Amino acid sequence: MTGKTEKDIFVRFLADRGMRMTNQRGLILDAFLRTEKHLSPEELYGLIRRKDRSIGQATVYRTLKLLSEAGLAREVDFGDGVLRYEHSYGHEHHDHIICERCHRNMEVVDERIEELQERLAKKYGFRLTGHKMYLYGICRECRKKQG
Amino acid sequence: MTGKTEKDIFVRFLADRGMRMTNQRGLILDAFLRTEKHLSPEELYGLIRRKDRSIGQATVYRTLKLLSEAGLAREVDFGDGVLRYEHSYGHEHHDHIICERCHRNMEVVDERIEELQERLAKKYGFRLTGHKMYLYGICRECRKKQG
DNA sequence: TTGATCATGATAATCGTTATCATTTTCGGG
DNA sequence: CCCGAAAATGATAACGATTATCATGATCAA
Repeated sequence: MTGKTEKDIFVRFLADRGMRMTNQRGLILDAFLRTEKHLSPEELYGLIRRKDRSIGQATVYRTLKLLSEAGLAREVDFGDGVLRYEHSYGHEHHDHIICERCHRNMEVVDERIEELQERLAKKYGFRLTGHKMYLYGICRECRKKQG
Repeated sequence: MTGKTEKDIFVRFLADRGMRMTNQRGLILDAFLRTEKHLSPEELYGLIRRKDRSIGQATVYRTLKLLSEAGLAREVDFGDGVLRYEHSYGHEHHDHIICERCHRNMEVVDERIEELQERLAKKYGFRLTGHKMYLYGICRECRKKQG
């Protein structure tokens, strides 16, 4: 048990910026960590609300942004106009494949693609800093159901 | 001069759905085609407004959606909360690389990546129907300027 | 020309997100 | 332990992009 917990990291991150760990931030972090899912601020707000009626949704938005800056969460944009967050600490980079019918989504990685992206960027004179890749398709289950 | 023009295609598309070609739709299509750029509805609205003060922005939004369904335009989502449209007819599929500093963007393709995406989807049981890939980086010019 | 249908423009409404701001909480000295 | 400065909170207003509504105007086929 010598590894830093997410909470440690967050506290440290906050302190470095002259900010404080609070009850609300703790609650939000816990709820976020407890849920292995891509969460929108709205969804997370709903979850936390069940435990603490008094929490404000602005605080959820604010804290998720902070978690993201602290490297504990990562913003995911499925392109439906809703921002989602996923765990980042201890979770490797990955992309997503999304079913257009049932919206099931999976995390995928392909080292060769990552490598080719790097080269592609270089070819156009860019130093690559990141990328977003979303694959859209129909999953096996939905294909079975019909068509 | 036997090839179908974009206008022909649009008229046909509209007719097939019991819709009509109108003055406004024509203006919007023309302005869209004249501009070789990723255009937001707002930008296109601005351009057209210079020629015809009376056009409504709702019409621009509506028409761009239609052009997109007709296969003449393609929606591009750079992830900044603004929808953009690019030419689709006679323009091959491509992805984008975007400079994080100056927002310059280029169209890129890599056949090997496309191929690997296909395989990756299959591996997870998906039939691939499409994808979005955005590479983010710093372009040569911006790197020269500083850092 | 004449309805019937479709399209338009103005505007209100929506939705996710962010800003504002008065109030409350936190925390390090005294 | 208490105080006051600084930071955080929650309620709510504001925002920007987009969509819905709806009365009015244009279009088309007979």
